Amino acid sequence: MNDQLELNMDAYLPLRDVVFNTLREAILRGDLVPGERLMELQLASKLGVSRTPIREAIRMLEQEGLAITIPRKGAIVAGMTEKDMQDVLEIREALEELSVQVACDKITEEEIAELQKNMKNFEHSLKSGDLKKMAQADVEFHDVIYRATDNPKLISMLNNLREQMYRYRVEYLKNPQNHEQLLKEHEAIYKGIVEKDKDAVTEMIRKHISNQVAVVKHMIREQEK
Amino acid sequence: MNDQLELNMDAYLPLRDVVFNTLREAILRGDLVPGERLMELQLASKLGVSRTPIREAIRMLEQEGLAITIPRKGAIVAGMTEKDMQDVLEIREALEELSVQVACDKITEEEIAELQKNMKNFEHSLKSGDLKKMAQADVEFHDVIYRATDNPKLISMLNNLREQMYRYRVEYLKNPQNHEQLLKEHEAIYKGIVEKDKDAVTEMIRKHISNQVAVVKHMIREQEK
DNA sequence: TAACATGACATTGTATACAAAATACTGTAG
DNA sequence: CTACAGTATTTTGTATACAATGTCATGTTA
Repeated sequence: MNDQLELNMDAYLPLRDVVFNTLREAILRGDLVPGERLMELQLASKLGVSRTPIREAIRMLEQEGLAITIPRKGAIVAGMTEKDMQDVLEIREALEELSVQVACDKITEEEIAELQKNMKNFEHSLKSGDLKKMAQADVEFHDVIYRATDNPKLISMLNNLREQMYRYRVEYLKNPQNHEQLLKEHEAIYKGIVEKDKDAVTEMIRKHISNQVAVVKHMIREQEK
Repeated sequence: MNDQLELNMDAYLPLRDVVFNTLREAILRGDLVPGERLMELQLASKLGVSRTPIREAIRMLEQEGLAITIPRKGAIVAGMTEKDMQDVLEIREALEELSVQVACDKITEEEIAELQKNMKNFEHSLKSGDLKKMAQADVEFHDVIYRATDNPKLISMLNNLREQMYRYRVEYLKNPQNHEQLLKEHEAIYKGIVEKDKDAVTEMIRKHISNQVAVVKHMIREQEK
């Protein structure tokens, strides 16, 4: 645990929420690695709070699938097997397809403009070589599509599914060979949405997702060793 | 709160889990109605435990979407607006379609036999007139399909989505006019899966879900008054 | 009467204390 | 050396205590 865990206290939030966000981000960033134990007392002293908010945060992480607790033994950071990843991607594909289809119907002019802006922004970020920036720009591109669905439940599920593989996904961007392909796909998705061509855009998003599968799978296979 | 809340202590489970299950079922059964406050001290004394497990259970309910908590004000049972229901059904349709498609590929002979058995069982339950039995039999029919996907994450998401509308869904069964239609749909889904005809079965499940929409919407509209 | 202070009470937030279980350690018997 | 019993330690589970906040009723003033 090399963690630089530290609480962001600026908000007037219950500690459980602050702890939850802190641990959540630490897990997604990889500061807390799969299998690592989440010990209440340890976390409590490290974060300078009591066990109570820690425990409540763990319950929340548990429901999000980021932690697994075994009664009377404690919680560990959830890891993903290759099978888990396959399962998640299967679901994600279905929901991403749904989201672009709904987006075709509901997207507004402003959102289309934003989508274009974020697409360009992603293109720039690729040139910058800054991985965090790329990942962020990619997220923002897809976020516009999510938001266009006007379905908060769907949005939160897609965000959750995306987060589940966030740890691995960054790797995908590390390889510049993927960049051109990625950009083309974004452009095709954008074009499809503008033209409201559901079939085309569905097909594109399907490719877009499944292109990531092989890479992520490979990484997990490595990790499982 | 007319509740007959009572803990089922037989299992060697942490109290938080027992409380969670108890509250969850009470909400799904409608013993705890949308908007009703979940007060820690009150629940604690009613269930004969301390506030700690209650609080942790509430955190879990929150993540499941069954409760909403406002910091420093407390938690209430989540209700569903018509829009919420539309949103859930939109997602559910996509995932139900996915599940039958995957099931077509992966279902085993044993599961097909079970599916048939549960279909028959559902038919019998309709004749019995026992609503609980019908709902249960219906759930069991669809469960076989879910399980056949061999995707635990998908299964739990579908179960969650189904639960979200469980309160309203029973109403659908109350009207005998719907029974014949329902049975036909089950038969068609069964047939489609046996024949591994993805297109047909996708279309059927789509109808099966959307047939429920109008009724549920109507109920919610009533409730919102 | 309406708006607002004030104080009692209720409820949530957080920390701590104690109990119960799991784990690690130690030493002994075979 | 291994297997195992027994004990100490760690860790989780649960209850409780106290603090902070929110709510509601009462009464006062304009």
